[in-house]
Amino acid sequence: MPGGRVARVAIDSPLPQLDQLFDYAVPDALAERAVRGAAVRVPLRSGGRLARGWIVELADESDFDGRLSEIDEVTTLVPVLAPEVWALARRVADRAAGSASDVLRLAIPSRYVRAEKAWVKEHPPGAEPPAAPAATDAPGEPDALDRAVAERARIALQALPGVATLSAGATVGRWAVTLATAAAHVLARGETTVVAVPDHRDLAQLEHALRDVVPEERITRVDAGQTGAARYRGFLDCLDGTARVIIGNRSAVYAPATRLGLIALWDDGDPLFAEPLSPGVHARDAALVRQEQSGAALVFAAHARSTEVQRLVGLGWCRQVEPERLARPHVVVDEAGSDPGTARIPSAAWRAARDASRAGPVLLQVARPGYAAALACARCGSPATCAACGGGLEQRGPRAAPTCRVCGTHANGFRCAECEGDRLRMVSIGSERTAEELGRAFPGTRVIVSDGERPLTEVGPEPALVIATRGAEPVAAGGYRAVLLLDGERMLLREALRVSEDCVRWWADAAALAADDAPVHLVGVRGRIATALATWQLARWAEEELAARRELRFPPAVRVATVTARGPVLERPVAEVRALGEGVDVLGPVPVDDGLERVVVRMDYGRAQAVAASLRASMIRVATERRRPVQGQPVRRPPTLRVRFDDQEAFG
DNA sequence: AGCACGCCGACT
DNA sequence: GTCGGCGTGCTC
Repeated sequence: MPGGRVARVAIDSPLPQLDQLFDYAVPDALAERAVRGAAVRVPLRSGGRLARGWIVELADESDFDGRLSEIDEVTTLVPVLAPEVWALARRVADRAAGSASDVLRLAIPSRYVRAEKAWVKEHPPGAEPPAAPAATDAPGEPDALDRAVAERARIALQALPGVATLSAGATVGRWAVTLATAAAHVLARGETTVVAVPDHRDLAQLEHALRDVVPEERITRVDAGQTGAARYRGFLDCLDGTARVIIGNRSAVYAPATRLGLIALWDDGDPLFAEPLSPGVHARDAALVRQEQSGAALVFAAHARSTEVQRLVGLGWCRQVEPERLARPHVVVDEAGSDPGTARIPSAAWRAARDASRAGPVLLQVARPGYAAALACARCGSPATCAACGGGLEQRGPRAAPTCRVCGTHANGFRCAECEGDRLRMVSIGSERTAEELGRAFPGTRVIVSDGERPLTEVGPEPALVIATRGAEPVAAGGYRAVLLLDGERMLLREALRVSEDCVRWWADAAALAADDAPVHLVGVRGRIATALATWQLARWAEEELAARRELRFPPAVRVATVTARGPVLERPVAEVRALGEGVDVLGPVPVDDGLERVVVRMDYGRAQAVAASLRASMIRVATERRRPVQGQPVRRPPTLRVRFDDQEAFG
């Protein structure tokens, strides 16, 4: 009988009280297939009810006093939960006061039986693992980055701005070539690389760049952008080492890579790396844990340094690496004109755009999609509101009548509630309106719009005005001949802790799309933030930003956790967290919707483990203790305690 | 979550 | 005497 007779099973359930290993007896009939890592179905609390789970380990005996139930069924032909992925999920969940099985849901894609059967046929058990393949092209002499990766360092990489043209003719950001080359060097040592990028457009660039230096069959995508079967197949390829360069979105950091040599994140400041699903672990944090557990190298590559990575640099936890060839975009800081109606684009920028648009594509970055998302009284400037419901008015197209954003009522015959003025002015100009304006000003030049809803990945080298909302800028063949960063002032107005950090990232990423020597105009923004971009001192800027947050005890200078529940339920968990003493403080509670209240717990990093453990214990207690009926209401709603660590929205 | 167990009020 | 109400507690 191979292995032991007891299987320790992690149950697939979000309930905190079930987030532990349960022992089951392995019946003789399943002994061969009940291997460590297999997915199983097991009875949970008396017959009939079956839960999904994974065998985490096999043992000869159990510590459990009662009688063990038997595993009902083994549902996979191959072990899908690698031991190191389990260790990662456990640790990452503990750090966030969450369930390991919630993390495993990101790590293990849903099963496709046909894909699995086909895969097993091609990879019979016991077969030799695939030999380390050679790189397509010699990856070239190792540079500073490759040497640091070979030393298994943790690296904050200042990416080289600009674009590169690949052998197949495609244009990608230079960052993609840098990371692809690093992966090729890791591959040449017979090791695996995992690269996580924010979105599918970045993924396309990276995949293109990789194909120049790595055999195609070694590149494996693990993102959700493909069919479920293809995704599952890619996942299986990771498990047995067929995959050597694994690329994907934020979940790729959980891919079951064998012989992991490098884990890399491109542009870690992008909010898409923040996992919305519970327990909401940021891919950067998961990557850090994985680095620690695996001993692989870790690279955070970006143009704009995030405050989180800068904190790690400050601690000496990450080493800074700069490109051997130093380059920076030519950023010009333009004052916006004084007349807000006509001088949205100041004359210097206007001239630059006009001249450049004769030679090739020009990028104009704007804050918003659509036409005019907000209107104001032309006389007194107060926001225009709907006479019927008081909602804000918008204009959806050049000829469209103003309508209410809330109720859709057409606001014919507008009359200002403040001053009785009857004329409207656009205050929030979107990409469509900008396109219209510029189309008139540059007759005969093609105008292309790329926004969040319909983002373009690439535009050609032909003259064109490319109007893109921030974050949706296409890559231009050969690079943009000029880049105009409009609406900066408006972007900075947003009320959030990370606005300026986000703005610097949006601007830097757009500026990095310019051709070498092409001008980048930052319009209407002055002060330190403009200087930081113009001098491309983005790490120093992050350091200053971090220092300001340290002063205020804001993240990432400290860790934060939001705790949400009905007021009375909140009391004891908060008291217990407060009792942890020094280095932990609690803000609030403040009422949020639905009769719930929320506190923000702030803690020094050294206390985070204790806080997470305390909050986790509270979650279990609240979930299992007797549910008290709500006073006056017969409704029996289970009391809940929601805990979220490192919530990006904790400080607005 | 779900479901069994258990300890008090009206039924054949 | 028991049937079943829902409050309580556990899940290998």
